[in-house]
Amino acid sequence: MTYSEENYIKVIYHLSLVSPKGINTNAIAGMIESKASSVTDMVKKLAEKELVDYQKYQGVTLTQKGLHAAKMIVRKHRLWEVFLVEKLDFTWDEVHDLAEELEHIKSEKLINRLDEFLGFPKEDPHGDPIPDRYGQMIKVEKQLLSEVGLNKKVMCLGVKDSSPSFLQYLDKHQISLGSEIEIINKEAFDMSLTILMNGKEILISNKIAGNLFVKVI
Amino acid sequence: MTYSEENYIKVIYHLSLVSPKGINTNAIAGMIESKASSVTDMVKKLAEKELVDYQKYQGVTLTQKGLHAAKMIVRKHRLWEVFLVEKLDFTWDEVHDLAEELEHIKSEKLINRLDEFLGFPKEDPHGDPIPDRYGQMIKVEKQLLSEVGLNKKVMCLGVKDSSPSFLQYLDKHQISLGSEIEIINKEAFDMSLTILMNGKEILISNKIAGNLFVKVI
DNA sequence: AATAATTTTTAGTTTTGTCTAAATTTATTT
DNA sequence: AAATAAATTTAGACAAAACTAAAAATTATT
Repeated sequence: MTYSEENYIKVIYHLSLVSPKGINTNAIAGMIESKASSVTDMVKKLAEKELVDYQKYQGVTLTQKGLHAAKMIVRKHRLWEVFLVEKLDFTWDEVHDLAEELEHIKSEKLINRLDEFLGFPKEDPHGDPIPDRYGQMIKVEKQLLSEVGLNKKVMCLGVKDSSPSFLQYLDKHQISLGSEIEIINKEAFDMSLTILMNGKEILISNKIAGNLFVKVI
Repeated sequence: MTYSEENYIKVIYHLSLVSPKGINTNAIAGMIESKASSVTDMVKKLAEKELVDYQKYQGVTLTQKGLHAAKMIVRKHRLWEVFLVEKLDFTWDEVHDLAEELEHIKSEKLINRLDEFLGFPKEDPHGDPIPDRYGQMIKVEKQLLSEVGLNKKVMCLGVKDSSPSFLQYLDKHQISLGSEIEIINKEAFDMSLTILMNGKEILISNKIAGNLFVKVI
């Protein structure tokens, strides 16, 4: 698989998680930052390699082979992210672009050794699950903070939007994976929340709460 | 710089160390495993980017800019090799091809953090010097074991040929960087050596001795 | 010094992945 | 159901990096 093919497979995989139907050309083009015509070309090639099923005008779905390939790329991406954060002291907003490059390094042995070196982590720094060498991963029942009821205690599990500005916002307010939060007020007007964290009350907007995955504890 | 441009710059650098004159097209083609015509094309592009000086039919030399770029690639290559051997338990004959890929990851910050994480190593697993972030490296006065006189005690510093088969030979005979060796006989007929290492006598051929860098201690 | 051999360059193709613009199919609206 | 809008595909072109084959320049040999 070429660098470019890997990127397409990965994008199709991520889109599949959100909508399990055939993934349409424009959605892929949007994610890859290319044009629909380029996507059509590439999708044909991937179909010939039996990585995707493709019917003209009907979008694509990953084959078993394509799904496994995608998971292995995601595995590499997330393990490298753990390495960068845990061993090289990068912050969680810095690692995505670097991992985009590192995920294309071709060596199963390397990635399995890295996995072992990191102690077989189950999640990356953003709280997303890391597939094991067979593609299996742990699925945590998580919900968005904005959907949790009043007076519930929750633990922070991950982020939905992992843009640097959002991650930096979280860092500034000392919200990280594992943080325990209690919802003590919901403002009906704008759905902003007052939360209690480490004994301190913080006001957060509905937009923030809608990007933070938590589980009730 | 593209992946391919980086490979050319690196090869020109390595050839420059052996012959400090203009590097000829065929020599580059041999190292890159491409054809002379391809080299001419690429060399023109590198000259436009002012990474090399190039006169038709006269070969190329690196500019200051090109030299620095080359050293940064070598720096990355060798630091990744140290990482693979020290942290991920690869053997020294396995790491070259992986490092060939990793050396193209584009991030100064990453490589400087890796350098720090590894404790600012001065040499890679084959005994070759690692340039620092400014391109400076330590030059050790080393000679080939085949050139050392009788009854001298030497320390193993590195290898000339780092092909897997040679490195595996060394592993099998437990010769590694830092090994102390005494030359106790030289056979005039075939120039084979009898050496003393860890109290044991081993017979090694002239070819092996001609690939092993040592310093007299 | 002329010829032969070698090296290097040029010219023209190929492959991969992209693009624009036009054509076609599917979806939506009136 | 016809017309319009949107999405998708096709056709043709381009840039990067490689190739083959032929031409040109350099080096070696007689």
